[in-house]
Amino acid sequence: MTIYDELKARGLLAQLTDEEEIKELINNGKAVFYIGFDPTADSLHVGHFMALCLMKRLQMAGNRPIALIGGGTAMIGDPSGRTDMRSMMTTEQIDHNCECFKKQMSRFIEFGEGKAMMVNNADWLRGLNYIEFLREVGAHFSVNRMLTAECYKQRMEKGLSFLEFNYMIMQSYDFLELFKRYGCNMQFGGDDQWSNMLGGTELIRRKLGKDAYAMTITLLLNSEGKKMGKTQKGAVWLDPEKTSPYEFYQYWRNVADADVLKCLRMLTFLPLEEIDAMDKWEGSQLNTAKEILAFELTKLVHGEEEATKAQESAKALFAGGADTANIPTVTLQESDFKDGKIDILGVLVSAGLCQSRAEARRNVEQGGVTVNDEKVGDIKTAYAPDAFVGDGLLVKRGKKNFKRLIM
RNA sequence: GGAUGGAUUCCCGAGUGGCCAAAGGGGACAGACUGUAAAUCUGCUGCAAAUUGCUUCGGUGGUUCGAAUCCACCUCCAUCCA
Repeated sequence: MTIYDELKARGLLAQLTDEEEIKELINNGKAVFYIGFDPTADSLHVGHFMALCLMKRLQMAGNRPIALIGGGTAMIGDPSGRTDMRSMMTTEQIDHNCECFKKQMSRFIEFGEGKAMMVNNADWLRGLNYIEFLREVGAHFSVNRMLTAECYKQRMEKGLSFLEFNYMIMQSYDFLELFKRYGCNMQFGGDDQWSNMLGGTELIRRKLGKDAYAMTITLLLNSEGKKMGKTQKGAVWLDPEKTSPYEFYQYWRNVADADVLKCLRMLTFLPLEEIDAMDKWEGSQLNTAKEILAFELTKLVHGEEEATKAQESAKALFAGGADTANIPTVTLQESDFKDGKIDILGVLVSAGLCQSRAEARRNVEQGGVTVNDEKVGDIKTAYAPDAFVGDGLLVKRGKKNFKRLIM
């Protein structure tokens, strides 16, 4: 199976500028492609992960990847898919985020001589001269056309600043620059990047009279049409400090039935035949598929050891028995106790299971709190320090939130 | 620069002097049902304490016994005009 067919079968391909040409290039390892990552936070998230996987797949097929970190474009802020303006980041913040990105990426992609390359567009964007740039590049863009681009449409209603309006031009310039410097002939990205990417191929044609190509990957949407990898607390991060391996595992363990197969195809490296076999599974059998999905992804992101741990904890908590040693644990401090005691509300807050005592109270009153498998119904329940020695207390809020508390 | 309309709790959105911690909806959270799924139903949704107190309606100041609500100035946003 060619790499092109595989990508297609996995449902990763969204839009392509020239299907035949792209097929030819990537199947024969002739593509030098780039994917851009704007350092808008200090960790990569699931959306980036997909792009990195694509990078890896293409690299395995002999193509040369360039990971472009957007230290320059992040100064502008991509308006695509947003209804409001991003808050502006300081240069220090951006540079810090760039460093974080670099570290995380190196875990997935092999960089180095003859392998993948990592570049930062701050190198050429931050030093640009405005007048010169307008004449060299700006002259090739039609405002009329830009305004019809999908990425600006929803912003036309809510408002779009000139700063953000320029984002497309910056990204187009990146492509041109990479084409000139490294012979980069292709750009990949999320489907929301399509118009930005087209800007680049057109700019290259107009400036150099050469052809370059663009291809987008399907955005990972759930069956409700929302972007996956987001929780109410924010993104699902790849940094274990921001999203623990256990939380990461649980996120995928809990995807909706309708989304499991899609996720397996798009995100894992499992052979397609194996995934197709799961396609026939139904009902509660799908739970097995979810387990596989969660394990595979956790393994890719956090390594096999962490994945096993997360899985064991989950099994212990939901199915009972098994090893409970890997449950996320919180150590209480002396200061958590008042008069030698801590009440159940304090326990929930200290454990990070509830944000406030009021919320904790609600959860207790509604029968959602369990300590060592026994329901706690009285908000006045209190514990002395010696309750937390040894194995401590296993505190559960709702069905899926657990913490072990020790002293 | 001018005219007009706006800014309310996580989001949308009602509220035009006390009865306002603020209607309604969405989301989130908890419970029931389940398969750690979906759908449905119920509860709940500022913070702390037992009837209470405290902080909140873009910002600052003012009027008033009392302000989300009235006045002044400011900031930001949208629409139209230049």
